[in-house]
Amino acid sequence: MADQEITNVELNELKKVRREKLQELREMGVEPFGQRFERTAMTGEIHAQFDQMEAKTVRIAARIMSKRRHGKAGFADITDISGTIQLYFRKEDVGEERYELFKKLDIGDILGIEGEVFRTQKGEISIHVRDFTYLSKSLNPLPEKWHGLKDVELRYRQRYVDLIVNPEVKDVFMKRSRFIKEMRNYLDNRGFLEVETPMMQPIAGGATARPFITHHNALDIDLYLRIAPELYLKRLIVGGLEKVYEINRNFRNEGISTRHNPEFTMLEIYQAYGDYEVMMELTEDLISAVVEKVTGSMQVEFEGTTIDFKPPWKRVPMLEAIREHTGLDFTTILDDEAARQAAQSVNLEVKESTPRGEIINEIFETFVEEKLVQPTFIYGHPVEISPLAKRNVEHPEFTDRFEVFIMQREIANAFSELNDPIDQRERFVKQVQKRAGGDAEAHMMDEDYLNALEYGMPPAGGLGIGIDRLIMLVTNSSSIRDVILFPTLRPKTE
RNA sequence: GGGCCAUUAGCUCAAUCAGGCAGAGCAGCUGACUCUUAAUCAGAAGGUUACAGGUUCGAUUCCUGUAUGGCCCA
Repeated sequence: MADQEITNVELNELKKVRREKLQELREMGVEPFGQRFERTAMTGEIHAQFDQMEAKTVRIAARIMSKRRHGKAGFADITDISGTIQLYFRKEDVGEERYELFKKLDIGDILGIEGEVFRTQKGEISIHVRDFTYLSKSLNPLPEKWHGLKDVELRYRQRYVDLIVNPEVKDVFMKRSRFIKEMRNYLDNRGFLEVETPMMQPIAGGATARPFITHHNALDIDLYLRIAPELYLKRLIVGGLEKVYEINRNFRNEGISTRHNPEFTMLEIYQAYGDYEVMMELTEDLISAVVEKVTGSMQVEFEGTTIDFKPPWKRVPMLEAIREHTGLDFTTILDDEAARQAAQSVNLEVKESTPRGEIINEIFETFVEEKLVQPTFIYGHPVEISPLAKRNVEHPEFTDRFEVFIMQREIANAFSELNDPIDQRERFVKQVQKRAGGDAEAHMMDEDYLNALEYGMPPAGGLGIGIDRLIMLVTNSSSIRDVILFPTLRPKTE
């Protein structure tokens, strides 16, 4: 098999040399792919607790990242998940045979090490190696030690290499993990129940987006990958679970950009007997608390701007934000025709059939979003673009809904949940008409969801937070691909 | 979907403007060196210039198409 592979695969010089070394190791009776190795220390621990560990014998396991040879002695830097430490090899100490093995070591090889902790004459905390064993021979050469791997395509396609050679990448994903863990902690501590609802849904509801379609063979039905868990989570509110959340993937069949990946992670939260104002307080408290816990501060640097997450956040009605940034006052622009003229006055093209509520939204997206830098609640969205939100009591053409914007990005979306099944049916009907008119993103009719509402859903506040975008902010990442381990790419065809 | 840009050694980059032998650093190889740390020194090697065409005496360079990626726009 191995021989066949070597003849079949075109190997460059570097790979050939490594395979030859592998062969030589076996001829020397050394197994290049070792067994489990019991560690007694981590590299980070040795640095942190040097005073207690000096002169003690430790066993560590790690990957060689660089190597410096000096005749009958030499150094190597090795990295485990906790950090990097220098190894010191001396022919006198490890013996002729082991020293020959040391000379053969390649950058990328994974070793089990036994030796004493000490400090070199130049002051570097190191391990004086007494013995070592091969845990894995590396057959592919790693990218350059100084510049790392820069080619973004390779970094995303071969994230494993990116993680090996670019330490800051590891930091981003460790921070991401801590962030999500702290969100769970926060919610669990407040009595929310984490649940899992279908990823494969017969009706893709809960958001305005195109779904992916897949097929179940045994049932012989098409299923959609979910675009949101919303309608299932609210069925659980009907069922009396009262406070639920789900943190998981959504799938939307749309373009890819620095802010969009086809699969992305959302946190959705529902609280019975609450409303959107309760959700506002939850949003700013949850996000600011978790940001502080993970970064140590409520102020975060992002692309040269300091974002201040400290509550309370600004709360601005959507119409007021529009008036501030465009001069248009929609409290006096009351019908579709007047709204179209208002759009024209700011050089925004809208279709003849576009209703006032959608025009308000388009004006907001075009002229206001880009102005919102610090965390800001924008509330009071038109009912036309909010088919699952409860109407405002005084202004029924608007809803009790808000979105959070930070650094021109939509980070969260929430509302008082519509629990009137008759109004909900009418909203669905309007959406279905839009679908029939060619809008592939409009909502589908969901009879079972209406059936659930007809049993009675308590008033509730619901909230969705885009986790990837939030992680971008706290890790100062300019592309969503930098916070997703394996972002969607077109497969490379040979 | 549209516009702009990129693709050169395993990696990071030159050479492209104005067509004329494709270079360097790191990594690797050979040798020297027992406290180096981007180790140092000496030597030899490493290329389908993304792919397919075209123009030309001659193409990494100019033109067309394709692929992948990036940025911006929708």
